[in-house]
Amino acid sequence: MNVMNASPRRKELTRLAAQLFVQEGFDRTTVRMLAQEMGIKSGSLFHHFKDKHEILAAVIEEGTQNALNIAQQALDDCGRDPEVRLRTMARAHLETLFADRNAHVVALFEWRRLDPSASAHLRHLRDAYEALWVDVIDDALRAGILHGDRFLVARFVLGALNWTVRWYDPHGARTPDELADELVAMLLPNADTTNV
Amino acid sequence: MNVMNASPRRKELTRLAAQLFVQEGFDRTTVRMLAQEMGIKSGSLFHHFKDKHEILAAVIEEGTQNALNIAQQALDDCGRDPEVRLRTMARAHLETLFADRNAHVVALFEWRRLDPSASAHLRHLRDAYEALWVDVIDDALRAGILHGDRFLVARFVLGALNWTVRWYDPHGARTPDELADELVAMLLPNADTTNV
DNA sequence: CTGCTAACCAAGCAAGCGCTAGTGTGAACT
DNA sequence: AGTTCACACTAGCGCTTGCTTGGTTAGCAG
Repeated sequence: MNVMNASPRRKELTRLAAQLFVQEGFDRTTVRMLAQEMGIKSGSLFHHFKDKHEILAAVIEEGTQNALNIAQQALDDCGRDPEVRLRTMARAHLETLFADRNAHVVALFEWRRLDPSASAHLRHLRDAYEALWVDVIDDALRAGILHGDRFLVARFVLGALNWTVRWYDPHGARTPDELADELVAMLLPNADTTNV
Repeated sequence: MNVMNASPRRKELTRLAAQLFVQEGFDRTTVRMLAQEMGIKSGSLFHHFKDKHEILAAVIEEGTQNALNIAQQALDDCGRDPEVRLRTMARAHLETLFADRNAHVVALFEWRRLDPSASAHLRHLRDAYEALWVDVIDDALRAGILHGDRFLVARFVLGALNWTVRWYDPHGARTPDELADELVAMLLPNADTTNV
C-alpha cells in the first residue's frame, strides 16, 4: 500500500505535520493543533488524510524516500573506491538527516505508532536504504579498511549517525560533511584524515 | 529535587511501570493500565506518586542511577590499561542496557516527556555518566589507540551502543559482552580481536 | 480499647480526544 | 447556464483522559 503525497497541498501539510510531531510527539499532537498550524479547522483535515495515522505515515514516507534517492544518486556519482564510497554514504546520510530533519526524527522516534499496513510498506523502503549501506560496507570489508561482521558494522555505524540528531547542532562549528568525515576517520585510522 | 524510590512497594511499581512504558510508550499508557498491571485501582496510584509524570521520572532515575553505579564499579576494578578500560566501559554499558532494559529504553525514548524540574535533576545524573565515558576515551586518545575529538568520539560510541536496543536480541547468537568486544575491535584495528 | 497511618477503593468530574455528518462556496469544465 | 468537484466550515457525538474526593480497611503502638 503506497501512501502517496500526490497533491502539492498535501505535501505542504505533511511538512507542517512533521514539524509539530517533532515538537510535541505524535501522541501529544492533536488534530486541532495540526489544523491550526495548517490554517484550517480540524474537520477539514480529514478531507486530505483519512485519519491521524495516515499523516504520520505520509511524513515518514516522504523522509525515507528522500534519503533513498539522495544516497542512490550520491553513490552513482562517486566512483568505485571503497573508502570514497564509505565517506560519500556517511555524508549523504547526514545531509538528508539535517535537510529533512523533522521527517527523519519522526521516522526514528515515532515508528511504533504506525498502523501495521503502513508499517509494512515503509519497512521495505527502510530496508532498501539499509541495503545500500551493507553494500558499501561489504566493499570496505573486502578492501580490508574495515573489520568485523557486515551487519554489525552497518548497525553500529548507522547507530552512531542516527544518534547525532540528539546532540548535533547543524548551525554549530562543524558542517554535516565534516562530521561525517570525522566518523569515517575514527573507523579508518590508516588514512591520515585526523585533521579538523 | 530528588525523586527517590524509598519504599520497596514503590520500587516494584516503578519496575512494572517501566515495562508498560516500553510496550506502549508513555503517552499511550493510561493510569488505568498502570493500576491494573499493579493490581490496584487507578485512584490508589496517586497515593504512591503525585502524578503520572512522577512515575516516569522514577523509572528513569532508577535506570540511570544503576548504570552509573555499575560503570563506576567496573572501572574501579579493571586497572589502568586504556584498551582494557575502553572494553570494560563498553561491556558495562551493554550489561546495564539489557539488565535494566525497560528503564533504559524509557530513558532514551521518553526523555522529553519529563517535566522541567525532574528533567534538570536527571540530566545531572546522565552527565555524570557521560563524564565517565569522556574520561575513558581521553585515556584512549592519549595512548594513541583512538583518533579524533574527545566529545565527538564519545558521542559516536554512545550512539552506536544505545542504538543496539533497536535491533539487538540479548537471547540471540551473541552475548552483550561479545557485542561490546566487536565494537571495540572495530575501533581498534591494531589489536587482533577479530574473533567471535 | 484508642489513635494513627499506610494502603486501598468506588464514583465521578471536567477537559480533551479523534472523528463524523451535513452544509456551503468558488473555480473549472461541459 | 448547469454540473461537478476540491476544499473548507459548523456543530457535536461518544469516548477516554488524568486526577480528585470522601470513605473504608488492616496493622500496629500506647
